[in-house]
Amino acid sequence: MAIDPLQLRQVSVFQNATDDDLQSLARHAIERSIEEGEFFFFQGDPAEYLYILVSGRAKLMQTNPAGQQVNLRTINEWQMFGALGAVRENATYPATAQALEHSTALAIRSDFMHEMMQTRPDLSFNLMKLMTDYIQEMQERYRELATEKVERRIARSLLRLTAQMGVKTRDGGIELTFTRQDLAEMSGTTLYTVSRVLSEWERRGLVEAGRERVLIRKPHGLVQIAEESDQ
Amino acid sequence: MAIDPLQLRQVSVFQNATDDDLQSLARHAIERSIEEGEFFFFQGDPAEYLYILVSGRAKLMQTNPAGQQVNLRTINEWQMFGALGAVRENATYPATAQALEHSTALAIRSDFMHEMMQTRPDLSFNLMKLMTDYIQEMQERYRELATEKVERRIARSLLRLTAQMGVKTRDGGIELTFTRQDLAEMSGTTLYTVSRVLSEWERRGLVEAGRERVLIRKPHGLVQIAEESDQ
DNA sequence: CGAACAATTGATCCTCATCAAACCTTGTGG
DNA sequence: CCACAAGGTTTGATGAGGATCAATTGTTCG
Repeated sequence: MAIDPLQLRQVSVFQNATDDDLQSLARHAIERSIEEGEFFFFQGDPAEYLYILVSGRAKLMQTNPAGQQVNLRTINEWQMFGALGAVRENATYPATAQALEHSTALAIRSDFMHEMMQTRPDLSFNLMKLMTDYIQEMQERYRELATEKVERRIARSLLRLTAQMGVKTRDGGIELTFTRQDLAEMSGTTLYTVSRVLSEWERRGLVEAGRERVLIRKPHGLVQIAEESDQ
Repeated sequence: MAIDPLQLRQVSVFQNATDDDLQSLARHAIERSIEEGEFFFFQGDPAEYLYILVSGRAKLMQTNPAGQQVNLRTINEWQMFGALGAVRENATYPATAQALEHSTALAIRSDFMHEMMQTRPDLSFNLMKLMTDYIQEMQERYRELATEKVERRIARSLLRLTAQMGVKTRDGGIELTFTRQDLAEMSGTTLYTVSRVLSEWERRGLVEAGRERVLIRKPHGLVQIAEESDQ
């Protein structure tokens, strides 16, 4: 049932933690299992816990007053999310975390983590590395959204997903699992446009598209679209 | 010429540093003065130094292969920038820092800061707070860019600028200094569209527009535009 | 005064969002 | 095992929102 504490070393923030620390963390963790479509937390909730996804898949998203959504990132196994509460007092989550499939996560009290970091500089540095990575990704995506055309943005989203969660099939393709709507929210467009673009790519033999599924046949072709000069 | 070390306490990251630490930092800092339009560093340069702006004003921006730019943030006095080198080894700056007017900054070696943080958890926490703030702002702006119309984005950019660097005039207006191009790069649009929107707002009495200058007459009107439901 | 640069404004065009309708795919229950 | 419901996907038609281009008009400064 409970998790082997040493498994926690797979979490990048804990990669160089002591066994003792891992065990202490595990003792303080609460296991939460939720179904597809349910939520770990909502934008605006007090950030009392940080989470580590143990199994399943989730997404972080933001909603505007009108209810439109954007996907900020997808969360895979052994990734940490909702960690900003460990940094600032009385913080609220700036985004909503929703399970994409049946998922279970460990919840650790933010103040516990906060205390632990006080005396373990490595922990802080690892968390900062995570943050700087994320900042860089967001800056890039922001620039893309501001300056690049849709087709290219979709190509980039697919490539990012490939790196994060692509599964190689035995015939050399790369399989990804998500809906057109998901991909649209990642690329800042609509599901209609995503559908059209994927159809066009399928015609060109770059990908195969199915229900909640895209199989990438020629990654290089996507790279070309993502990179090619604006002509 | 050189700066009083205790002035460094105005930098949020150093707010609870000891006097000794501030003096040590000041001793290791190099002062760099540059003219309007020149650069502290370029995207892709090795991130060997972090900077603290002592006087003037600068902007952080990203450029895509085609040369189009987006403004990530503007930097005011006593703000730190280019700090990610203190977190990760062999990092390169993910953005370019350009002076908007004659500016001087203190440059501190990234590895010196890195070492200092090892034994001063407060420093790390303060830096992490800065990072989480910035992450939240970028997430918001990303969502805006993805879901909101131009006029509203421009309104929000103006409001953000107001908070960051607005100067109250004696007759109750708020004065901001930048070109249409700057504002366009902040809002993810073109200088033409910015010009049109400002003209329209001027007609409605919300702002007065001049060369490299906008005077906000009715901040509340801008808030309304920024907030009003999508109808 | 003239050059350089910032801003305005009109005309045009193109990319995408939006709306509507039909089509697939998957899972469920009779 | 089939029928049907639900949700995902496709595709066409249409139009709006801005980008782009071009020409002109300020403004500032040497």
